[in-house]
Amino acid sequence: MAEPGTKTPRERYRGQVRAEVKERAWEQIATAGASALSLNAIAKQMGMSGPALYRYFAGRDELITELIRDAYRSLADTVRAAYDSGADVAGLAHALRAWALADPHRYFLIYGTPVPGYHAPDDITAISSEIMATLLDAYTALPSDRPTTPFATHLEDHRHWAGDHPAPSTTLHRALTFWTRLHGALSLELAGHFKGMGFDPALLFAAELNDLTTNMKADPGAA
Amino acid sequence: MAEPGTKTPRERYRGQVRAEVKERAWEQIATAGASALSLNAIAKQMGMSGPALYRYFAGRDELITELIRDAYRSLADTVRAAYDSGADVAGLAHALRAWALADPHRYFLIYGTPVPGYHAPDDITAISSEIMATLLDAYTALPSDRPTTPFATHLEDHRHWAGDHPAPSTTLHRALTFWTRLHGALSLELAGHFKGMGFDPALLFAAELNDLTTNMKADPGAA
DNA sequence: TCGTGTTCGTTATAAGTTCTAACGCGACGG
DNA sequence: CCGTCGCGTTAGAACTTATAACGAACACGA
Repeated sequence: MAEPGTKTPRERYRGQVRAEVKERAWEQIATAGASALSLNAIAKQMGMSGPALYRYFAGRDELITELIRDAYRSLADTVRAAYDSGADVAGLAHALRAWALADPHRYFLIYGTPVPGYHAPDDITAISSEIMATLLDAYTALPSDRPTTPFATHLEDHRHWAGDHPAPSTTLHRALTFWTRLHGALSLELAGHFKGMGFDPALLFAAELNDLTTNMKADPGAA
Repeated sequence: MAEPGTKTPRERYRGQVRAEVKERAWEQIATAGASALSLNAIAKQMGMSGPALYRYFAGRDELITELIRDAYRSLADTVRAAYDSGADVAGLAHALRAWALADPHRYFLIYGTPVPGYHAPDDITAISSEIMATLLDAYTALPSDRPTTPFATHLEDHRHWAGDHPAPSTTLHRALTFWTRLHGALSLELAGHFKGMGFDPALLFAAELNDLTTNMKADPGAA
């Protein structure tokens, strides 16, 4: 029985093949999209024929799930690394955008059109919580004079997704808003919906980010 | 030669079949997603076998393009109808959300993960402009005391996508922000990313909408 | 009323896909 | 050194999109 650290030659080989399969899969996704991912084509590319890959992945779904997991992991690590090296909320936003622009398909694998039957395993939702936790950490360091909101009071009763993070519910609201707004600007940019409109998507992103990090007061005159 | 109004029996029949095919396609998309759309299955469902559908659609791509066009048309009409019946910006937002919730797959067909090779025909981008024009109309009726933004001045030089709409560039910015923020909240909700978090997505949407319609002043203390 | 020609639906076929099953070779490990 | 486990193969089933060729039904003009 091998210790957890060392692996048997077979395990090493298996790991290498799995890694190469995933690498080819990413290339294929980058050029043809996730829906056109073909196990057959990957096998041929690697010099082996068809069903050999089923020794390494139970099927197309498992491969894609693995890719999604890797994508989440990569995003969580990127965000965390930015935070650990001293980045503030804005720094996190720029890290997110850079990560997304580096490989749009990887972003859409996480935040794109959901597959009807598919349900993410628990460990993937756990990674998602990691990202949220980092965001809450960053927002905790950012002082705010924003007034509390009805939604924030609603979150008071529904904050279990934040784990045991001590951030006040207004911070929860801000983090959630960070997520939805930047995803909105980013996903439309990556999907090409701004193509032909002429303006610079980076400036739109920057404008949204500015709203997210600038302290504002609600106009008392408004209802 | 038939006048433009009346159609030959063959054209009527052709139109009926095309319509039924699209109807079945929508059902199939609603249950299995757009990627699982099968011409063969639709044909069988309609009592005819396989390649018969190629008399009506050049292929899978043309059918999907047609569905995308219909989806855009439906959204543009919905938004326009809301505006014409006196809805303000908030009314438009609620119409948008209701439309999206009524058939999430239809929403994702427009705003979901882009197909790598696919480029939308010009008439589809024209419908997109229609939606934007309606939004600009609604925002024009909404008075604003918001300060101008760097992005708004940038839009000053890139406003050709607004056609000849007389709205000031700050309004262009507000309309664009309406789009990206509501899309952000809506798409994450529809994709199920809020599942298990417990809070009510409608309240998050309402909070974003409130920010989009409430007059605010930037805190002078911020850089 | 009777051709004529367009259009439609069929079957057959090609080239793909995922995935299972059965078989043999080779290497790893006791 | 030898058994067993793992890997890769080919064969095949059940799908898919899409094209080709054939026959029948229908609309339309003479």
